[in-house]
Amino acid sequence: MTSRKKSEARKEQILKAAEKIFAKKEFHEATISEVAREAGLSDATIYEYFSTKEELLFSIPRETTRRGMERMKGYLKFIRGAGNKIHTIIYHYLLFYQNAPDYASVVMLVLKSNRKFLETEAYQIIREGFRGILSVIEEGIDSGEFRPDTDPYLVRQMILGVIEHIVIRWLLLGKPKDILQYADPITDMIIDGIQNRNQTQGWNLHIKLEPQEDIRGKATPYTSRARRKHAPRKKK
Amino acid sequence: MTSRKKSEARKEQILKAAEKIFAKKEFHEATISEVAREAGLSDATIYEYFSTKEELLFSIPRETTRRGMERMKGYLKFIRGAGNKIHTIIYHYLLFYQNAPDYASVVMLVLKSNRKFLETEAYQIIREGFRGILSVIEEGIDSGEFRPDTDPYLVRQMILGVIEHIVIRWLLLGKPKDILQYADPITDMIIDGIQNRNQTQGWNLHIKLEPQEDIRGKATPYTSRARRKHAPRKKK
Amino acid sequence: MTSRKKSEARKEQILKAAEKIFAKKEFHEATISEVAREAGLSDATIYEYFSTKEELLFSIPRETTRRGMERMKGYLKFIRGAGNKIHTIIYHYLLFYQNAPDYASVVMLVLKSNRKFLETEAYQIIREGFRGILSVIEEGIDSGEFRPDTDPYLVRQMILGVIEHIVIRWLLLGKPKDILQYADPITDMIIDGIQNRNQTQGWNLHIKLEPQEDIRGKATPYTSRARRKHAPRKKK
Amino acid sequence: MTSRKKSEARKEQILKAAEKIFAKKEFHEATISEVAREAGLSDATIYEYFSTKEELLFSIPRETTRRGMERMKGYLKFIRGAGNKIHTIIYHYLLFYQNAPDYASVVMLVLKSNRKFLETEAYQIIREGFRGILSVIEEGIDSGEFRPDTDPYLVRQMILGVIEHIVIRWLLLGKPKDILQYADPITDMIIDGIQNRNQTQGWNLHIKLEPQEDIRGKATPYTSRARRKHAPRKKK
DNA sequence: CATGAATGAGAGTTCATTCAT
DNA sequence: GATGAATGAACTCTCATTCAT
Repeated sequence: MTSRKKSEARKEQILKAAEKIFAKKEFHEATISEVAREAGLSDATIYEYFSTKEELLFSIPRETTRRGMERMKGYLKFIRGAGNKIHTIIYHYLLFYQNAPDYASVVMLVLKSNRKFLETEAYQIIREGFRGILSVIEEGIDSGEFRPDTDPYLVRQMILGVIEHIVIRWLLLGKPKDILQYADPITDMIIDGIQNRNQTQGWNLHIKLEPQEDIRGKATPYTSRARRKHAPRKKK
Repeated sequence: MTSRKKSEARKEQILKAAEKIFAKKEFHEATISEVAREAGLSDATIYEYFSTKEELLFSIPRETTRRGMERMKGYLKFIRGAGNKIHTIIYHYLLFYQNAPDYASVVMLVLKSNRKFLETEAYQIIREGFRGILSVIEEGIDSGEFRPDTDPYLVRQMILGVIEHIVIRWLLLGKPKDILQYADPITDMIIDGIQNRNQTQGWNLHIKLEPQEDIRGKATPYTSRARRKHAPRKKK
Repeated sequence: MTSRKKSEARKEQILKAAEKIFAKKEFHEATISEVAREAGLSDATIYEYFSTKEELLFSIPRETTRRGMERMKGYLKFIRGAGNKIHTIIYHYLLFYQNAPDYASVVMLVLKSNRKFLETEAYQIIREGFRGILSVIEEGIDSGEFRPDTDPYLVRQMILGVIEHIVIRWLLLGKPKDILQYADPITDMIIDGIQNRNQTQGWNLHIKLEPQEDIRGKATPYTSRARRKHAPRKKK
Repeated sequence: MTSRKKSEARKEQILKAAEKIFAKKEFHEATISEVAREAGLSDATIYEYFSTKEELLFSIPRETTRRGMERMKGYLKFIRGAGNKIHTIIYHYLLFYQNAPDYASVVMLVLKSNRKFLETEAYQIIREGFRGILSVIEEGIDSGEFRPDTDPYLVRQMILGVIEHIVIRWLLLGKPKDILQYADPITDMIIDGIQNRNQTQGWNLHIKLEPQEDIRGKATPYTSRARRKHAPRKKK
C-alpha cells in the first residue's frame, strides 16, 4: 500500500527527470546516467523501475496522455457544434503543449518518428484521441454544418498537421513565443478556407452560382472543388 | 577532370547508400559499416569523402533538395493564379516524396527533428523553398484571389503541416499507398474550407450576408471569422 | 569510507599497471587494453577511474612524486652544509629512480618530452622540488661555501642534467647496473670541478696566485673563470 | 647520375619537411600526410623514398649528424688544451642546436627516448662523437691538466647531461632565448667546480692543504673528494 | 616518377545493463 | 529498495601503407 504508493511516486519522479533529459537531447545522445542524476538517483535504481532505456522513453507519455485525453473529453462534453468542438480541440492541444514544452519535445521530436512507439500502449491512447477528432468531423458532416463531400480523415490530418508543424517550429526555433494565438485562425482556415468570397458573392447572383469563372481576366484562379467532381476522394 | 568526376560519382554512390540505410534505422542505430557495405566500399573510404557520420547525414539532402527546388520553380513559371500555384506546389511535394521514399524517410523522420540540421546549408535551400510558398500566398492576397485578412505564414504552415503529416503517416504506417490523391482535396480545403455554403448561401440573400446566424437551431455552429474581427491576426 | 578506500585502491592498482605498461612501450604503442589486462580489469573499468588515456599517463607521477618530495625534505632537514645537501639530493634522486625503474622510465622517457605534461599538477610538484635544489645552492653561496659568482640555475641544470642523462642511459642501455655509485663522484665534480689543483697550488705561491699561466708550455689550457671576468653570467 | 642527384634532392626535401613536422608533434601524432603536404608531395611519394614512417624518422639525423661531427673535428684540430677543447665542444653543440631548433627537437624530444633509435646507423655516428669527447677528457688527464682520478665517462655524462637539459628546457619552455651564453659557465663549472677556494686558500697554507676543515663553525661543508678516497670510481 | 584512391587493422571511448552487497 | 562497481559490446574515426594507372 504505502510501498505501492511510494513506488509510484519514484516512477513519476524518474519519468519527470527522463522527460526533461529526453527533451533536450536525442534519445541516443541522452544517457541513463543523466536521467539518474536529474532524478537524484543512481543508474541502477532507474533499472529497478524500468527494464530498459527504451521502455523508460515509451513510459513518459502514458500518464500524461491519458490525463490530457480525459480533460479534453470533459471540455468537449459541454460544447455544441462541430466547428466549436474543432476549435476547442485545436485550442486545447496547443494549450497543452505550450504548458508542457518538455513533454511536447519528447512527443514531437523523439517519439513521433519512432517506429516502435506506434506499437506502444501510450500510442493507442493517442490514437483514441485521434479517433475522437474524426467523430467530431463526421458529426459536423451529418449535421450539415460541414460539406457532405468532406473527407474527415483529411480534415483530421490537416488539423494534426498544422498543430504538429507549429509546435515543432516553436520547439526548434522558439517562435512564436505564444502558439495559442493560432487556435482561432487555424480553425477559421479549416472551416472557411482562404478564398475571397465577399468579392465573388455579388457575382454569384448574376452568373448562376458559378462564382470564380469571371475573375479569370486577372489570373487563372484555382479550379475549385465544385468543378472537379471527378477528384479522387476517400469515402467515409 | 576525370578524377573530379569520379570523386563526385563516389560521393553520390555513398550518399545513395547512406540514404537507404538512414531511411531504415535511426541515425544512431545505423552504422557507417552498414553504409559502407551497402555502397560496396570499406568504412575508411566513407571517411575519405565525408569527414563525419553526421556530415554524411546532412549531405544527403543537399543535391536532391536543390534539384527538387529548381524543378518546382520550373513548373511554377507556367502556372497562373495563386490557387493553381498552391495546387502545383502541394502536388509536386507529394509527388516528389512518393517517388523517393528513402529520401522522404531521411528528411521527415531523421532530419526534421534534428536541431543541428537547421544550421545546415541544405536546410537553407529548403527554407528558400518555404519562402517561395509564402510569396505565392501573398500574391494571391494582393490579387484579391485570397481573403485580405489571410495570414500567409499560417497558410504556409497549414500546407507544410498536412504534407508532412501525410508523408510521415505514409512512411510509418504504409497508408495510403498513394499520397498523391491528396493533392486536390488538400488544395480544396485550404482554399475553400469545409464549411457548407450551398445550404447557407440562400439564407444569405435574405439576411444581409450574415449567413450562419439562423442555423443555430440545430447546433451552435463555430463562430466564424466574419464575427470575430477582434481575433489576433498577424499582418503581412 | 570503505568505498572511498576501495576506489583509491583500484586507482592505485590501475596506476601500477599503467606504469608497468607505459614503461615498456611508447605512449602511443601502449594500449588501454594492455593496461587493463595487466591490472586484471576490463578496458571500461579503466575509464571509470581515468577519463582519458592521457589523464591516466599524467596521473602516474602524482602520488609517487609527492611522496618522493616529502621524503627528500625529511632527509634534508638533518643535513648541514650546502655541499652535503646537494650530495643528499643527488643520492636520493638516484636511489629513488634505481628502486623504481618503471616509474623512472615513464618520467624520463615518456613524460619528460611531453609538452602537455608541463601544465600538469604533477609537474608543478616536481618544479617545487627543483626550486628546493635552487635554495640549497643559494644557501651555499650565501654561506660562502660556494663561489659568490656561482649561477645557481646553471648548477641546478648541471645536477639535473647528469642525473637525467645517467638514468636514461641506465634505462635504455642497462648500464651501469648500479647508478647509485655516481652520487659521490657527481657531487665531487659539481663542487670541485676536474681541474688538477695539487699540481697548480704549489705554483701559486711563487707566482702570485695566478696558477695556470705557467703550464702553458705543455698545452694551452682552458682559460678559466678567474681570467674571464667578462663572461655573461646570470645574477641571482 | 642526374636522376641519382635528383633523387637525393627529393630525399633531402622530404627529410626537411619531416624534420619540421616531427619537431612540432610527437611521432605518433605527426602523420605522413602532414609531412607530404609540407614537402609539397603526395603521401605515396614519401613511400617511394622511405619504406616506413619510422625509417623516415631515423633518416633525419643521418646527414645532419655526419656533417656536424665533421665540422666539430675540424674545429678541434686547431685547439690546444683539453679544457679549451671541452669548451669548444660545448660551445659548438649549443651553437648547432640553437641554429637548428627543429633538428634539436627531433633529436632531443623524439629520438633520445626511442629504444629502436639506439640500433640505428645515425646513432652510431652520434656515438662516435661521444667517444671523441671521451678522448679529449682522457687527453686532459694524461697531460695532467685534469685530476688523475677523474672519471672520463662521468665527465662526459656531465657535459652531455647539461647540454641536453638546457636544450630541452629551451625547446619546451622557450627560455633562455640564447643558450650559447651557457657555453662558458658550463665549461667553468666542469673544470673548476663551484667550491669557493679564494676563501680557503689562505687557510690551506697553515693546515697542510686540508682546506675546508675549519669553516665548520658556520656549517658542515660537503666532505670532498680528498677525504673520500674510498668512493667507488670507475677506471678507464 | 608520381599519385589518387582505397583499405586493413586497430584504438580509444561510451553506455546500457547487471549484480553482489 | 538502492547502489557502487564492473563490463560486454559496439562504433566512430584515424592512418600507415599499397597499388594500378
